[in-house]
Amino acid sequence: MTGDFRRAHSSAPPAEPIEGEQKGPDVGTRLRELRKMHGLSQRELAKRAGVTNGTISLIEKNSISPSVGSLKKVLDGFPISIADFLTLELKPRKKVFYQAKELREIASGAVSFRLVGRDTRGRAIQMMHERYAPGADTGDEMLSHTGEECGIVVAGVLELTVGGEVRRMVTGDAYYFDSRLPHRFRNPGTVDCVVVSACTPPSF
Amino acid sequence: MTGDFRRAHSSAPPAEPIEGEQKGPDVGTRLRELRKMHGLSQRELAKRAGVTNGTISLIEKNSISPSVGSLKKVLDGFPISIADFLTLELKPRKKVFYQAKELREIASGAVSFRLVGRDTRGRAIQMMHERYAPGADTGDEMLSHTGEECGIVVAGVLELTVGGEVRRMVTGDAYYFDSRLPHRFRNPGTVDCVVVSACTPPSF
DNA sequence: GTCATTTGTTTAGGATACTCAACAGCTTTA
DNA sequence: TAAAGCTGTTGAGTATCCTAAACAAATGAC
Repeated sequence: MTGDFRRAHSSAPPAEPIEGEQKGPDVGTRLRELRKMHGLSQRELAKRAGVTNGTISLIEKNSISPSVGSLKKVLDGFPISIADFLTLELKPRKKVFYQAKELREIASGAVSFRLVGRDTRGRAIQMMHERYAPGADTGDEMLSHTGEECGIVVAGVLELTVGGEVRRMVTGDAYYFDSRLPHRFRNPGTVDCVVVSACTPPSF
Repeated sequence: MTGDFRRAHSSAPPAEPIEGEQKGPDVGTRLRELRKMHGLSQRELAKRAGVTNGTISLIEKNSISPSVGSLKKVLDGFPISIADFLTLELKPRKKVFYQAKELREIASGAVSFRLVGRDTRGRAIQMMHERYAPGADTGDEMLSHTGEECGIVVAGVLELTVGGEVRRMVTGDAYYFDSRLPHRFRNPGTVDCVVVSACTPPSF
Protein backbone atom coordinates (compact mmCIF):
# COMPACT_ATOMS: atom_id res chain seq x y z
CA MET A 1 0.00 0.00 0.00
CA THR A 2 1.57 3.17 -1.18
CA GLY A 3 -1.49 5.34 -0.73
CA ASP A 4 -1.50 9.09 -0.69
CA PHE A 5 -3.44 10.33 2.33
CA ARG A 6 -4.35 13.52 0.55
CA ARG A 7 -7.17 11.63 -1.08
CA ALA A 8 -8.67 12.26 2.30
CA HIS A 9 -10.07 8.89 3.16
CA SER A 10 -13.16 7.84 1.30
CA SER A 11 -15.19 10.93 2.03
CA ALA A 12 -16.16 13.59 -0.51
CA PRO A 13 -16.42 12.29 -4.08
CA PRO A 14 -13.43 13.68 -5.97
CA ALA A 15 -12.39 15.83 -3.02
CA GLU A 16 -10.01 18.44 -4.23
CA PRO A 17 -6.50 17.80 -2.97
CA ILE A 18 -5.81 19.10 0.50
CA GLU A 19 -3.16 21.77 0.47
CA GLY A 20 0.18 20.79 1.92
CA GLU A 21 0.02 22.84 5.10
CA GLN A 22 -0.41 26.56 5.21
CA LYS A 23 2.49 27.61 3.05
CA GLY A 24 5.59 25.54 2.86
CA PRO A 25 6.39 21.85 2.70
CA ASP A 26 4.03 19.07 3.73
CA VAL A 27 4.24 17.28 7.07
CA GLY A 28 6.42 14.48 5.78
CA THR A 29 9.00 16.75 4.22
CA ARG A 30 9.03 19.03 7.23
CA LEU A 31 9.67 16.09 9.51
CA ARG A 32 12.45 14.74 7.34
CA GLU A 33 14.20 18.08 7.11
CA LEU A 34 13.83 18.79 10.79
CA ARG A 35 15.13 15.35 11.68
CA LYS A 36 18.17 15.81 9.48
CA MET A 37 18.81 19.23 10.93
CA HIS A 38 19.02 17.50 14.28
CA GLY A 39 21.32 14.87 12.83
CA LEU A 40 19.12 11.97 13.81
CA SER A 41 18.32 8.74 11.98
CA GLN A 42 14.78 7.47 11.72
CA ARG A 43 15.56 4.86 14.33
CA GLU A 44 17.13 7.30 16.77
CA LEU A 45 14.15 9.61 16.56
CA ALA A 46 11.75 6.68 16.80
CA LYS A 47 13.44 5.51 19.98
CA ARG A 48 13.26 8.92 21.59
CA ALA A 49 9.68 9.38 20.56
CA GLY A 50 8.54 5.93 21.57
CA VAL A 51 7.32 4.88 18.14
CA THR A 52 8.77 2.52 15.57
CA ASN A 53 11.14 3.53 12.81
CA GLY A 54 8.60 2.32 10.28
CA THR A 55 6.18 4.95 11.44
CA ILE A 56 8.75 7.68 10.90
CA SER A 57 9.43 6.36 7.43
CA LEU A 58 5.76 6.24 6.48
CA ILE A 59 5.12 9.75 7.77
CA GLU A 60 8.11 11.20 5.96
CA LYS A 61 7.02 9.63 2.71
CA ASN A 62 3.51 10.99 3.23
CA SER A 63 2.18 7.47 3.01
CA ILE A 64 0.10 8.10 6.10
CA SER A 65 -1.30 11.08 7.94
CA PRO A 66 -0.29 10.59 11.55
CA SER A 67 -2.81 11.17 14.28
CA VAL A 68 -2.34 14.30 16.31
CA GLY A 69 -1.35 12.16 19.26
CA SER A 70 1.29 10.30 17.27
CA LEU A 71 2.66 13.42 15.68
CA LYS A 72 2.99 14.98 19.09
CA LYS A 73 4.83 11.91 20.36
CA VAL A 74 7.21 12.07 17.42
CA LEU A 75 7.86 15.78 17.79
CA ASP A 76 8.46 15.36 21.50
CA GLY A 77 11.60 13.55 20.41
CA PHE A 78 13.23 16.83 19.44
CA PRO A 79 11.33 18.41 21.22
CA ILE A 80 9.18 20.92 19.39
CA SER A 81 5.49 21.78 19.54
CA ILE A 82 3.14 20.94 16.70
CA ALA A 83 2.38 24.60 16.16
CA ASP A 84 6.04 25.53 15.93
CA PHE A 85 6.69 22.53 13.72
CA LEU A 86 4.03 23.58 11.24
CA THR A 87 5.10 27.21 11.06
CA LEU A 88 8.84 26.68 11.16
CA GLU A 89 10.71 28.44 8.41
CA LEU A 90 12.92 25.84 6.73
CA LYS A 91 14.87 28.02 4.58
CA PRO A 92 14.79 53.49 2.50
CA ARG A 93 12.75 55.47 2.03
CA LYS A 94 9.20 54.63 1.21
CA LYS A 95 6.35 57.01 0.82
CA VAL A 96 5.55 58.68 4.12
CA PHE A 97 2.66 61.07 3.55
CA TYR A 98 -0.71 60.17 2.15
CA GLN A 99 -3.50 62.56 1.29
CA ALA A 100 -6.98 61.42 2.22
CA LYS A 101 -7.79 60.77 -1.42
CA GLU A 102 -4.68 58.62 -1.77
CA LEU A 103 -5.83 56.03 0.74
CA ARG A 104 -6.52 52.91 -1.20
CA GLU A 105 -10.10 51.72 -1.18
CA ILE A 106 -10.16 47.95 -0.71
CA ALA A 107 -13.82 47.35 0.03
CA SER A 108 -16.46 49.64 -1.38
CA GLY A 109 -20.16 49.52 -0.71
CA ALA A 110 -21.92 49.67 2.62
CA VAL A 111 -18.54 49.04 4.19
CA SER A 112 -15.53 51.09 3.16
CA PHE A 113 -11.95 50.18 4.06
CA ARG A 114 -9.32 52.68 3.07
CA LEU A 115 -5.75 51.50 3.47
CA VAL A 116 -2.77 53.68 4.41
CA GLY A 117 -0.22 52.91 1.71
CA ARG A 118 -0.57 51.26 -1.66
CA ASP A 119 0.38 47.84 -0.41
CA THR A 120 1.39 46.32 2.87
CA ARG A 121 4.36 44.27 1.72
CA GLY A 122 7.33 44.83 3.96
CA ARG A 123 5.26 46.65 6.52
CA ALA A 124 4.52 45.61 10.06
CA ILE A 125 1.21 47.38 10.51
CA GLN A 126 -1.86 47.64 8.37
CA MET A 127 -3.79 50.79 9.19
CA MET A 128 -7.21 51.51 7.77
CA HIS A 129 -9.84 54.22 7.79
CA GLU A 130 -13.10 52.32 8.00
CA ARG A 131 -16.62 53.54 7.37
CA TYR A 132 -19.76 51.49 8.01
CA ALA A 133 -23.10 52.68 6.64
CA PRO A 134 -26.09 52.24 8.99
CA GLY A 135 -26.80 48.53 9.28
CA ALA A 136 -23.57 47.61 7.51
CA ASP A 137 -21.93 44.42 8.66
CA THR A 138 -18.75 42.47 8.00
CA GLY A 139 -20.97 39.46 7.46
CA ASP A 140 -22.85 36.70 9.12
CA GLU A 141 -19.68 34.71 8.88
CA MET A 142 -17.28 35.35 11.72
CA LEU A 143 -13.83 36.56 10.73
CA SER A 144 -10.72 34.84 12.00
CA HIS A 145 -7.06 35.19 11.09
CA THR A 146 -3.58 35.27 12.61
CA GLY A 147 -2.41 38.42 14.38
CA GLU A 148 -3.64 41.17 16.63
CA GLU A 149 -5.86 44.09 15.89
CA CYS A 150 -7.09 47.24 17.58
CA GLY A 151 -9.03 50.38 16.81
CA ILE A 152 -10.74 53.48 18.06
CA VAL A 153 -14.28 54.54 17.20
CA VAL A 154 -14.05 58.05 15.77
CA ALA A 155 -17.72 58.62 15.00
CA GLY A 156 -21.04 56.84 15.34
CA VAL A 157 -21.78 53.58 17.09
CA LEU A 158 -20.11 50.21 16.55
CA GLU A 159 -21.32 46.81 17.64
CA LEU A 160 -18.33 44.53 18.05
CA THR A 161 -18.47 40.79 18.64
CA VAL A 162 -15.30 39.04 19.82
CA GLY A 163 -15.18 35.40 20.87
CA GLY A 164 -18.86 35.31 21.63
CA GLU A 165 -18.93 38.59 23.56
CA VAL A 166 -20.94 41.43 22.03
CA ARG A 167 -20.35 45.05 22.91
CA ARG A 168 -21.83 48.38 21.83
CA MET A 169 -19.13 51.01 21.43
CA VAL A 170 -19.53 54.74 21.01
CA THR A 171 -17.26 57.54 19.84
CA GLY A 172 -13.95 57.47 21.67
CA ASP A 173 -14.19 53.83 22.74
CA ALA A 174 -11.51 51.39 21.67
CA TYR A 175 -10.76 47.68 21.31
CA TYR A 176 -7.76 45.34 21.17
CA PHE A 177 -7.89 41.57 20.61
CA ASP A 178 -6.23 38.49 19.15
CA SER A 179 -7.47 38.24 15.57
CA ARG A 180 -7.75 34.48 15.84
CA LEU A 181 -10.80 34.93 18.01
CA PRO A 182 -13.83 34.94 15.75
CA HIS A 183 -15.05 38.52 15.35
CA ARG A 184 -17.56 40.68 13.57
CA PHE A 185 -18.24 44.38 13.08
CA ARG A 186 -21.65 45.96 12.62
CA ASN A 187 -23.13 49.43 12.63
CA PRO A 188 -26.39 49.27 14.62
CA GLY A 189 -26.93 53.02 14.47
CA THR A 190 -28.63 55.41 12.06
CA VAL A 191 -25.57 57.39 10.97
CA ASP A 192 -22.24 56.36 9.50
CA CYS A 193 -19.78 54.77 11.90
CA VAL A 194 -16.11 55.63 11.43
CA VAL A 195 -13.26 53.63 12.89
CA VAL A 196 -9.49 53.89 12.66
CA SER A 197 -8.00 50.44 12.97
CA ALA A 198 -4.58 48.82 12.98
CA CYS A 199 -3.58 45.21 12.74
CA THR A 200 -0.41 43.22 12.59
CA PRO A 201 0.65 41.47 10.52
CA PRO A 202 -1.21 42.89 7.50
CA SER A 203 -3.94 40.47 6.48
CA PHE A 204 -5.12 41.67 3.09
CA MET B 1 -15.79 1.41 23.08
CA THR B 2 -15.12 4.47 25.10
CA GLY B 3 -11.37 4.37 24.83
CA ASP B 4 -9.07 7.16 25.84
CA PHE B 5 -6.52 7.75 23.12
CA ARG B 6 -4.04 9.13 25.60
CA ARG B 7 -3.06 5.57 26.39
CA ALA B 8 -1.13 6.06 23.21
CA HIS B 9 -1.85 2.85 21.35
CA SER B 10 -0.07 -0.23 22.53
CA SER B 11 3.44 1.18 22.41
CA ALA B 12 5.58 2.03 25.41
CA PRO B 13 4.75 0.02 28.53
CA PRO B 14 2.99 2.37 30.92
CA ALA B 15 3.74 5.38 28.75
CA GLU B 16 3.17 8.43 30.85
CA PRO B 17 0.04 10.23 29.74
CA ILE B 18 0.50 12.58 26.86
CA GLU B 19 -0.12 16.13 27.91
CA GLY B 20 -3.21 17.78 26.54
CA GLU B 21 -1.42 20.04 24.11
CA GLN B 22 1.17 22.66 25.00
CA LYS B 23 -0.62 24.68 27.62
CA GLY B 24 -4.33 24.99 27.65
CA PRO B 25 -7.21 22.74 26.87
CA ASP B 26 -6.95 19.49 24.90
CA VAL B 27 -7.84 19.23 21.23
CA GLY B 28 -11.41 18.15 21.86
CA THR B 29 -12.23 21.00 24.20
CA ARG B 30 -10.52 23.51 21.96
CA LEU B 31 -12.58 22.35 19.01
CA ARG B 32 -15.82 22.47 20.95
CA GLU B 33 -15.22 25.97 22.25
CA LEU B 34 -14.06 27.29 18.90
CA ARG B 35 -17.05 25.76 17.18
CA LYS B 36 -19.41 27.36 19.65
CA MET B 37 -17.70 30.71 19.31
CA HIS B 38 -18.46 30.49 15.62
CA GLY B 39 -22.05 29.60 16.41
CA LEU B 40 -21.99 26.31 14.49
CA SER B 41 -23.53 22.94 15.32
CA GLN B 42 -21.57 19.71 14.95
CA ARG B 43 -23.52 18.93 11.79
CA GLU B 44 -22.97 22.35 10.25
CA LEU B 45 -19.24 22.17 10.84
CA ALA B 46 -19.13 18.57 9.63
CA LYS B 47 -20.84 19.54 6.40
CA ARG B 48 -18.40 22.37 5.72
CA ALA B 49 -15.42 20.24 6.60
CA GLY B 50 -16.52 17.21 4.59
CA VAL B 51 -16.61 14.82 7.54
CA THR B 52 -19.48 13.31 9.47
CA ASN B 53 -21.04 14.78 12.57
CA GLY B 54 -20.05 11.66 14.45
CA THR B 55 -16.40 12.44 13.86
CA ILE B 56 -16.80 15.92 15.32
CA SER B 57 -18.53 14.44 18.33
CA LEU B 58 -15.82 11.83 18.92
CA ILE B 59 -13.04 14.39 18.58
CA GLU B 60 -14.70 16.83 20.95
CA LYS B 61 -15.15 14.11 23.54
CA ASN B 62 -11.51 13.11 23.15
CA SER B 63 -12.62 9.61 22.27
CA ILE B 64 -10.26 9.65 19.31
CA SER B 65 -7.14 11.48 18.26
CA PRO B 66 -7.81 12.70 14.72
CA SER B 67 -5.17 12.35 12.06
CA VAL B 68 -3.46 15.53 11.00
CA GLY B 69 -5.23 15.30 7.68
CA SER B 70 -8.62 14.98 9.30
CA LEU B 71 -7.99 17.72 11.80
CA LYS B 72 -6.96 20.00 8.97
CA LYS B 73 -10.14 19.16 7.08
CA VAL B 74 -12.21 19.95 10.13
CA LEU B 75 -10.43 23.24 10.85
CA ASP B 76 -10.77 24.28 7.21
CA GLY B 77 -14.45 24.58 8.02
CA PHE B 78 -13.83 27.77 9.96
CA PRO B 79 -11.17 28.24 8.55
CA ILE B 80 -8.18 28.31 10.86
CA SER B 81 -4.74 26.71 10.62
CA ILE B 82 -3.70 23.88 12.91
CA ALA B 83 -0.94 26.00 14.40
CA ASP B 84 -3.29 28.86 15.22
CA PHE B 85 -5.84 26.41 16.51
CA LEU B 86 -3.39 24.90 18.96
CA THR B 87 -2.04 28.19 20.25
CA LEU B 88 -5.29 30.10 20.39
CA GLU B 89 -6.09 31.61 23.77
CA LEU B 90 -9.65 30.45 24.35
CA LYS B 91 -10.32 32.42 27.47
CA PRO B 92 -8.91 35.82 26.67
CA ARG B 93 -7.69 37.16 29.98
CA LYS B 94 -6.92 40.39 28.30
CA LYS B 95 -9.47 43.09 28.19
CA VAL B 96 -10.97 43.59 24.76
CA PHE B 97 -13.29 46.56 25.09
CA TYR B 98 -12.32 49.98 26.41
CA GLN B 99 -14.60 52.90 27.11
CA ALA B 100 -13.27 56.29 26.08
CA LYS B 101 -12.68 57.25 29.71
CA GLU B 102 -10.69 54.06 30.27
CA LEU B 103 -7.95 54.98 27.81
CA ARG B 104 -4.85 55.61 29.83
CA GLU B 105 -3.47 59.14 29.74
CA ILE B 106 0.29 59.02 29.40
CA ALA B 107 1.08 62.64 28.55
CA SER B 108 -1.10 65.42 29.82
CA GLY B 109 -0.81 69.08 29.05
CA ALA B 110 -0.82 70.72 25.64
CA VAL B 111 -0.29 67.26 24.21
CA SER B 112 -2.51 64.37 25.28
CA PHE B 113 -1.71 60.73 24.50
CA ARG B 114 -4.37 58.24 25.49
CA LEU B 115 -3.33 54.61 25.24
CA VAL B 116 -5.61 51.70 24.31
CA GLY B 117 -5.07 49.23 27.16
CA ARG B 118 -3.49 49.63 30.55
CA ASP B 119 -0.13 48.39 29.44
CA THR B 120 1.40 47.15 26.25
CA ARG B 121 3.18 44.08 27.54
CA GLY B 122 2.47 41.08 25.42
CA ARG B 123 0.95 43.20 22.72
CA ALA B 124 2.21 43.78 19.22
CA ILE B 125 0.69 47.18 18.61
CA GLN B 126 0.53 50.35 20.63
CA MET B 127 -2.48 52.39 19.63
CA MET B 128 -3.12 55.90 20.91
CA HIS B 129 -5.72 58.61 20.71
CA GLU B 130 -3.70 61.81 20.47
CA ARG B 131 -4.79 65.39 20.93
CA TYR B 132 -2.62 68.43 20.26
CA ALA B 133 -3.70 71.86 21.50
CA PRO B 134 -3.09 74.75 19.08
CA GLY B 135 0.65 75.32 18.88
CA ALA B 136 1.45 72.12 20.76
CA ASP B 137 4.60 70.28 19.78
CA THR B 138 6.35 67.02 20.62
CA GLY B 139 9.49 69.03 21.15
CA ASP B 140 12.38 70.75 19.58
CA GLU B 141 14.29 67.51 19.84
CA MET B 142 13.50 65.08 17.08
CA LEU B 143 12.19 61.67 18.12
CA SER B 144 13.80 58.45 16.92
CA HIS B 145 13.36 54.82 17.93
CA THR B 146 13.17 51.32 16.48
CA GLY B 147 9.98 50.25 14.78
CA GLU B 148 7.32 51.56 12.46
CA GLU B 149 4.47 53.94 13.07
CA CYS B 150 1.43 55.26 11.28
CA GLY B 151 -1.65 57.35 11.88
CA ILE B 152 -4.67 59.14 10.49
CA VAL B 153 -5.63 62.74 11.19
CA VAL B 154 -9.17 62.69 12.52
CA ALA B 155 -9.65 66.42 13.16
CA GLY B 156 -7.73 69.66 12.76
CA VAL B 157 -4.38 70.22 11.12
CA LEU B 158 -1.10 68.45 11.80
CA GLU B 159 2.38 69.49 10.76
CA LEU B 160 4.53 66.39 10.52
CA THR B 161 8.28 66.37 10.02
CA VAL B 162 9.95 63.11 8.99
CA GLY B 163 13.57 62.82 7.98
CA GLY B 164 13.83 66.49 7.16
CA GLU B 165 10.63 66.64 5.15
CA VAL B 166 7.81 68.80 6.52
CA ARG B 167 4.21 68.30 5.59
CA ARG B 168 0.92 69.93 6.51
CA MET B 169 -1.81 67.35 6.94
CA VAL B 170 -5.55 67.86 7.24
CA THR B 171 -8.46 65.72 8.38
CA GLY B 172 -8.41 62.35 6.68
CA ASP B 173 -4.75 62.45 5.71
CA ALA B 174 -2.43 59.72 6.91
CA TYR B 175 1.23 58.82 7.43
CA TYR B 176 3.43 55.75 7.70
CA PHE B 177 7.17 55.75 8.35
CA ASP B 178 10.12 53.96 9.91
CA SER B 179 10.40 55.29 13.44
CA ARG B 180 14.17 55.41 13.17
CA LEU B 181 13.79 58.43 10.95
CA PRO B 182 13.85 61.54 13.14
CA HIS B 183 10.34 62.90 13.43
CA ARG B 184 8.24 65.57 15.09
CA PHE B 185 4.56 66.43 15.45
CA ARG B 186 3.12 69.93 15.78
CA ASN B 187 -0.29 71.58 15.62
CA PRO B 188 0.04 74.77 13.54
CA GLY B 189 -3.71 75.47 13.59
CA THR B 190 -6.07 77.32 15.86
CA VAL B 191 -8.19 74.37 16.98
CA ASP B 192 -7.32 71.04 18.56
CA CYS B 193 -5.78 68.44 16.29
CA VAL B 194 -6.80 64.83 16.86
CA VAL B 195 -4.85 61.85 15.55
CA VAL B 196 -5.27 58.10 15.91
CA SER B 197 -1.85 56.47 15.75
CA ALA B 198 -0.36 52.98 15.90
CA CYS B 199 3.21 51.81 16.27
CA THR B 200 5.02 48.53 16.61
CA PRO B 201 6.65 47.43 18.73
CA PRO B 202 5.22 49.42 21.63
CA SER B 203 7.75 52.07 22.63
CA PHE B 204 6.47 53.40 25.95
C1' DG C 1 36.89 -10.22 0.58
C1' DT C 2 33.44 -11.19 4.70
C1' DC C 3 31.15 -9.82 8.62
C1' DA C 4 28.90 -6.49 11.37
C1' DT C 5 26.31 -2.09 11.63
C1' DT C 6 23.67 1.20 10.08
C1' DT C 7 20.69 3.17 6.90
C1' DG C 8 15.68 3.64 4.94
C1' DT C 9 11.85 0.77 2.99
C1' DT C 10 8.25 -2.52 2.94
C1' DT C 11 4.76 -6.23 4.37
C1' DA C 12 1.20 -8.47 7.48
C1' DG C 13 -1.83 -8.03 11.02
C1' DG C 14 -3.71 -5.98 15.11
C1' DA C 15 -5.27 -1.40 16.93
C1' DT C 16 -7.42 2.83 15.98
C1' DA C 17 -9.92 6.33 13.30
C1' DC C 18 -13.86 7.31 10.64
C1' DT C 19 -18.50 6.68 8.34
C1' DC C 20 -23.20 5.45 8.24
C1' DA C 21 -27.23 5.06 10.45
C1' DA C 22 -29.99 4.70 14.40
C1' DC C 23 -31.11 6.72 18.77
C1' DA C 24 -32.72 9.90 22.56
C1' DG C 25 -33.49 14.51 24.09
C1' DC C 26 -35.08 19.18 23.28
C1' DT C 27 -37.69 23.09 20.73
C1' DT C 28 -40.70 24.70 17.46
C1' DT C 29 -44.90 24.27 14.43
C1' DA C 30 -49.29 22.58 13.37
C1' DT D 1 -50.52 15.88 20.90
C1' DA D 2 -47.97 14.61 17.65
C1' DA D 3 -44.81 15.72 14.01
C1' DA D 4 -40.96 17.85 12.21
C1' DG D 5 -36.93 20.13 13.14
C1' DC D 6 -32.98 20.53 15.51
C1' DT D 7 -29.33 19.07 18.91
C1' DG D 8 -25.35 15.65 20.47
C1' DT D 9 -24.36 10.61 21.25
C1' DT D 10 -23.45 5.89 20.10
C1' DG D 11 -22.93 0.91 17.76
C1' DA D 12 -21.40 -1.79 13.77
C1' DG D 13 -18.64 -1.98 9.93
C1' DT D 14 -14.95 -0.33 6.98
C1' DA D 15 -10.82 2.37 6.03
C1' DT D 16 -6.65 3.87 7.93
C1' DC D 17 -2.91 4.05 11.09
C1' DC D 18 0.75 1.89 13.56
C1' DT D 19 3.76 -1.84 15.06
C1' DA D 20 6.72 -5.78 14.56
C1' DA D 21 9.69 -7.92 11.69
C1' DA D 22 11.94 -8.91 7.45
C1' DC D 23 14.41 -6.76 3.65
C1' DA D 24 17.99 -4.48 0.53
C1' DA D 25 21.52 -1.14 0.16
C1' DA D 26 25.31 1.51 1.97
C1' DT D 27 29.18 2.02 5.22
C1' DG D 28 33.04 0.72 8.08
C1' DA D 29 36.18 -2.85 10.48
C1' DC D 30 39.30 -6.28 10.10
